Amino acid sequence: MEKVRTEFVITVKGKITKRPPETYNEKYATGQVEMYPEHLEILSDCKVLPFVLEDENVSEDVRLKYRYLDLRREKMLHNLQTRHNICQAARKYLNDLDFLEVETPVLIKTTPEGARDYLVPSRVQEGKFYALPQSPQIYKQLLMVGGIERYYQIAKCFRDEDLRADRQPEFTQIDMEMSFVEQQDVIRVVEGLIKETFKAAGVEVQTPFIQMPWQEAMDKYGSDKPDTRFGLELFDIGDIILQSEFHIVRDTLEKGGIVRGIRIPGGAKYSRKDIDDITKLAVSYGAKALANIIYNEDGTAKSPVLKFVTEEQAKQIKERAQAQNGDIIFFVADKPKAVYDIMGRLRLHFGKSLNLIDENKHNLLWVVDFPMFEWSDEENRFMAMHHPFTSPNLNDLDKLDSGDLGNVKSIAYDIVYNGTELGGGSVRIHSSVVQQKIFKALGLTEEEAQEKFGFMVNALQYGTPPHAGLAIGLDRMVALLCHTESIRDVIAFPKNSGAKDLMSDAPGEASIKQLRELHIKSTLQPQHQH
RNA sequence: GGGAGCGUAGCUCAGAUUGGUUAGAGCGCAUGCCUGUCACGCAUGAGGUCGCGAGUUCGAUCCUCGUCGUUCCCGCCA
Repeated sequence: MEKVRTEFVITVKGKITKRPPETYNEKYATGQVEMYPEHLEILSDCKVLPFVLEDENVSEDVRLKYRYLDLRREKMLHNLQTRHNICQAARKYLNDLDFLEVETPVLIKTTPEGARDYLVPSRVQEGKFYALPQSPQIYKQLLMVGGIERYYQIAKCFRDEDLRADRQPEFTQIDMEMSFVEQQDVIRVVEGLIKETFKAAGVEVQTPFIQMPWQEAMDKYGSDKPDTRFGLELFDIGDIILQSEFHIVRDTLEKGGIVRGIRIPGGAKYSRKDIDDITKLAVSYGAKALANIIYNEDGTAKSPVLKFVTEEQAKQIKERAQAQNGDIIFFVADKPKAVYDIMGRLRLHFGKSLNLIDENKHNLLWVVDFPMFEWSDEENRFMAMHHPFTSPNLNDLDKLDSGDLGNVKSIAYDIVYNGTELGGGSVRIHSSVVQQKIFKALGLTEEEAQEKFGFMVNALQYGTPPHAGLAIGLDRMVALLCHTESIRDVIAFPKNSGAKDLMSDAPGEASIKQLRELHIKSTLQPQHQH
């Protein structure tokens, strides 16, 4: 008996008896009984643990190295249990709606567009490579062509990009697709799915959810995943500035820029240093400058900007901002994308730092009417905002033909939960002609499109039902519902931020023999090779 | 690719005003005592390349540079 230590695995036989009432321990379910052991057997002993399991405050690299011990903690078990409950609820809900769970391949062909692919060298096909899927996108659409009608899969996806607390190189999506449906059909089904999965995690939500056009989300919140748990909505003062002598901002506006402001209640009390710090923050978000107007308690306005705007215009701005005496407003003028980004982040900063976020809220909303394309300065071309198989809004087909790509809307929709994108989807292109147009708009020649996506375009020519779908980021959803910042806390064996598995030490070296079989030769300098 | 933080005992951390001779605490661990205790208590004890390398200095856990590890963020993530 005295040999038994922490985390030993034992069997004990004996009589269980009621304890004297004064010795009850209410902390444990078994606190009113005890056993007098008659026979004890040690099935496994246990070395001294590298950390105390009850210690909440162990650094993550230690936890990850001994993940099998970390998983013994109550919280980790709870997280995995919640994940299981959510998956089971999703399966039940979708099964009941006659969705078919189908597995799609993990060794597929590399595709341009999107994230960097994980590559797998082929031994049999010399010099060729598979890619791991970034999502089952193409295959689920081919299932629709194949007449499956309703598909889902809890699918592993792989993207070889840098990691974050909410991004792992391999992650899981609840992926689904339906034939003969439109956007509102998918939205209705997914709202039910969200309701059921949230319920499985103990959160009740009301359907339907608000549907907010992308433009409204950007205008009010500076984000395509607005956190509506707090106000501080942005406002437009472009028309007022245009009447003023504020030439720098007017020039920006006349070149297609925009100006947006945010009102901070009670901000008139900010010191010069406070405002400097906020300005620095805005600059770190990419702002060239951050203007402010203080509305004093006595009703006067104070701002360097007053050199350029009249008293009347300052008053108009105050009205537009719905500012009270004692408030401060900040505003930024730049290209739309920059302004949205800066102001959106600033809004989140204030929401957090001013404690405006009610953590008990569960705000779910749809963002709809996304732009189809997004200009990439880096690639010097338009890129698909969602993905290349997203259907453009049929009213915008003429813009597609005339090359007015910046104004083409797509039939895409994102589901947003408390300022986090939970998932997204779209109505897909079911016409090979439209699909070709999109490839062309994305800068792919007909030959390239044929080489990369030929099988897809071909398939679309054989009687493709209209179809639409969506995928939910399972890890992110579970993490939010488990109230944890990092999706690593809801994945049994995650990678660290360097994409390494600290437990197994993957990725590891490959032997010369393995490389030779795969027809692979490293480009690393010899001293870096194994 | 870039920025920021951290790295001291098995774990979590402290370590001065400007660098000084013997680097501490709690938990854990070991041994003993106690035994209605149950996150027991008491006593004693073991446990340190202060991440690594170089530099500055009479002297570096402390300062400088580099490097490695780790976390967060930006870029990137259709």
